[in-house]
Amino acid sequence: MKLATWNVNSLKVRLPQLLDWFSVNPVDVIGLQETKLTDDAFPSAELEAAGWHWAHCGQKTYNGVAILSRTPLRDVTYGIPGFDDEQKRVIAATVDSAHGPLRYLCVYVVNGQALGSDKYDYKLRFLAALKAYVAEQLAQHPNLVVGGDYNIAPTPADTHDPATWEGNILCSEPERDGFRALLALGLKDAFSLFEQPPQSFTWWDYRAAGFRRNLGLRIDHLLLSAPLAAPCTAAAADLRPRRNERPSDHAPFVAEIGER
DNA sequence: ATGGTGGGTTACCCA
Repeated sequence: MKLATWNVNSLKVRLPQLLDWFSVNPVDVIGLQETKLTDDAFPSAELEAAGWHWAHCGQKTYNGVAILSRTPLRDVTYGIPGFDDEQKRVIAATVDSAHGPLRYLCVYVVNGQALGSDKYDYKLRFLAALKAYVAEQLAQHPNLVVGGDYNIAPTPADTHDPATWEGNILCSEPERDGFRALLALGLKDAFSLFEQPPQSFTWWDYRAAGFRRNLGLRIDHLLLSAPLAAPCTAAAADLRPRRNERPSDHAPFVAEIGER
């Protein structure tokens, strides 16, 4: 079973690339971020024709998250319960898997713009609310994956140039504390389960030929509960879609979970 | 050299 996450930066633009990618990397469940579509504009017909079940928490222009699954989704939850937020950044659903019911919590964490900004304050409040939500979900769902664009590079090694990034947005200690707080609940960063090549990233700025020069950050993550981390056999970004014409600025990240 | 590109929309936007 393959679990994935991908910030598509407009599902309208990226739908053909998404469908193409599924043919070369057949994932079973994927969380999408930045669909930038209202629910009525979601490409349900195209996805259903390709065999996907789906749930979408849409918003015009900004944000928007979705979960696609080869098997039906149930118990869909929109947003973080109890966290009042007009921005559509969280969706969760349960699917059946070889390991039993699997809960996928898809998140598009706030970018935060700059330390000290209102958006940064919102980011830290969002992370605190997410931690409480994940703790509650973990208690209910042994097989939990929290996947998405976290807009956090967890360590200096997750940046192409620590001298540029350390202490700045996406790399500040309060943000990293928020990320580590999720791990402290009992989740494992799938990436960290394996020896990984240096300079492994998931996002590259469109500007300054960032991808060609591998000037990236590792900010997209799949966090796995222990019952999913134990049978996990591989985890890596798939850089192929980042080489497309008109690519997303993010690559998909994929974890393979062994069947039992 | 503190820029640039690329989504979105037509907003001193958001990444």
